[in-house]
Amino acid sequence: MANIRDVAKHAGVSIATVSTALNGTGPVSEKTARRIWDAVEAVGYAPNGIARSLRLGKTKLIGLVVSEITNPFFGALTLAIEKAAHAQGYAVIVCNSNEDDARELELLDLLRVQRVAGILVAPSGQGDKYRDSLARNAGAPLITIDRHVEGLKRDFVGLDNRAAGRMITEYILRLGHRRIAFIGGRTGVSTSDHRYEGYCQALASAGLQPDPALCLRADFRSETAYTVAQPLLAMTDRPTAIVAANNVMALGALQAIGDLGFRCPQDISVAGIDDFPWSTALRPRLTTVAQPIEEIGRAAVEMLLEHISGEAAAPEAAPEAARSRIFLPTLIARDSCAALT
Amino acid sequence: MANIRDVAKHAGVSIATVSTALNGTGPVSEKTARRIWDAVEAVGYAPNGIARSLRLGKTKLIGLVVSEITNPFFGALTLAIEKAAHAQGYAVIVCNSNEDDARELELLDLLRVQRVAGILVAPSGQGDKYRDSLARNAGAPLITIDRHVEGLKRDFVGLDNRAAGRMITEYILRLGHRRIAFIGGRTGVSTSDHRYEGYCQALASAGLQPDPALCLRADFRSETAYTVAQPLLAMTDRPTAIVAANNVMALGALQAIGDLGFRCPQDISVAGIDDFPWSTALRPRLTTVAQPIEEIGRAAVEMLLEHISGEAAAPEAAPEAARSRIFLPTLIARDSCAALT
DNA sequence: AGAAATAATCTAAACGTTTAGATATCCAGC
DNA sequence: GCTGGATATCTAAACGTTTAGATTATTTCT
Repeated sequence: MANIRDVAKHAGVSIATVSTALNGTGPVSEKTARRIWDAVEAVGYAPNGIARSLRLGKTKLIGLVVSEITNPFFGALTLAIEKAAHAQGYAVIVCNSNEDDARELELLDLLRVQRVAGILVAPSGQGDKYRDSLARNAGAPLITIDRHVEGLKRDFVGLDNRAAGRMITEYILRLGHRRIAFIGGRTGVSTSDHRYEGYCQALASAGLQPDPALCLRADFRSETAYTVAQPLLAMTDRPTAIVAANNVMALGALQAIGDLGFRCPQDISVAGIDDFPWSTALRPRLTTVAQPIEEIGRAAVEMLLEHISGEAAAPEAAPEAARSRIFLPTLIARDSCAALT
Repeated sequence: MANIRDVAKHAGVSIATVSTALNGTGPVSEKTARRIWDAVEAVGYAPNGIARSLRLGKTKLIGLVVSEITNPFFGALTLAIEKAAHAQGYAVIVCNSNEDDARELELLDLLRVQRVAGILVAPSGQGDKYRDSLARNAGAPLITIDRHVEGLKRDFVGLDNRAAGRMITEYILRLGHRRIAFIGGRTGVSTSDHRYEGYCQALASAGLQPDPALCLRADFRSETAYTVAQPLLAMTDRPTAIVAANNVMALGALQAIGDLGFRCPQDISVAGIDDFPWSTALRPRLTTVAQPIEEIGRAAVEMLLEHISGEAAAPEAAPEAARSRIFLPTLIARDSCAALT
């Protein structure tokens, strides 16, 4: 593949001149410039980003680690991030940790070797050891998205998950429900924990206690939610509504309801958190609280680029300066929750 | 960030020795090796992939261009590809062309600048000009996935889409339907065109002609399918079944059916192509033909790596040697298609 | 003990850029 | 015809690796 030397030779100038001409980083006479561009065309030159990165000491790559890219939420988030990054001339290396913290740390190593300019990660681990590994990851600025890890001094962009849990639960309470089940994700993951807290807060405001028998845990996946929902539905005093801590778990619950011969929302109401892109196509149309995914993605990239360009203080320098950008969810009432008559 | 020189200094050896020790590419005495590894630990060294790539003249990056990453099919495909690539030590740069061919060519340029080792692309353009731009993309081996572009001498991995269209249509015919509508994607895109051909073949085998009034075009998106399905359902001699050329368009059709007060499958049957990860959670459970996505992703990476390692002939050298790996779909009969009584 | 063979380590160049600083070219003003 | 100041171009070093080939240390054999 042609390099800058070939262009220089073809145009009869030095490589320095080619570089300045192509990057517009200094004065080049009209006619040499033209000769150079012609030469570029003639030899089929495309600059070598690798060499440039080495010389400049920085790449135009952003690493993104999500826990489950087939989840529509992460799909949409990936899209938003990719879009925002490209607008700034950055490409995105997408990695899937599959909810596995060891795998995630491996991926971070990989990104470190690639010398990405910055890293966006939806963390899937927990515990002190894990937090330290995350914090130790030097080299590139790293900010967490979607899931907040307690005590980690890094910037964070995500949703107010307590508000999300509260909003959806309050809505269901307003419909007259009192026995409301909760299907959470993995304990220790902020999205799940905070949504659960919100659920409890809403119950408390209504003078209710969460019933442990109605508070279940799955692992964010549809199949698991399906499995845990079945005994729930087999109870004699089964709940009249189910809140699922994410979108695909709501689908799992919905499936269990159908398979056990119940109807939603007539027999039991279901609500999820995180909207689906095509949620209006489902029957019943799922009632959820939606995240402003596009904005979250944009904000994450924006924040990361501030660190990359050095505008923001490095968190290891000023640990207390770690910032958060928390977005508010919006309730979307559709058909899957009915008023209790 | 620490470099190989720091390690060498710390261990009291030359950088050449560090390199050979770390890569195991030559003999290093037991005790220097230990000193070197200790030094790596001490200075916190991670090799600079950029410098290595420059020296070696090749990267460990694969570029992936999909047309719509939020489509669950592409989400799952991305996952499979990412998995297979990581297993071989490659990272994946994911790009979203948004069904826009100009954007796609830009992205290919970007990947070219990054000097990716190879490129997988689900092409979204058509026409001679487009095909030539794709073919001209030199530098890295490129193979097309999912969508085949006619006349392009590149390897291809994807589904037998004619078989898919045929299978699903034959199934519906077997259920007794005769007025079967087809909602396609963009004309000129092989997945849509071939599925349509399969639909026609199945009709022909049953002695039927495709009715132009029942053959509609959308653009692979749910909303558009919803829009075009509405007039279809308003017809007095409306079809008794709808085949959608992909999964999300099937959902769009389903939504239109619901919104117009019909029931699926009692009033009208619907079938899609491409399965959903959580399709069993939908009501009615969608009847589809499914692709072996995992295998397709694996095969694509495998094929690409053969080109990268030089085992496979470069298509520009032996244009006639362009290979195809075509997978067969499997019919999954669920609840969204009912027998016509 | 000395030569020969082997094992371990080193020096230096190369990959393709960018850029600081040197040099050459041009023109205006005297 | 010079000087001085732009303006345009060039030379050479640097980024952090890998690796061919040279050199040195160690062992083995006679």
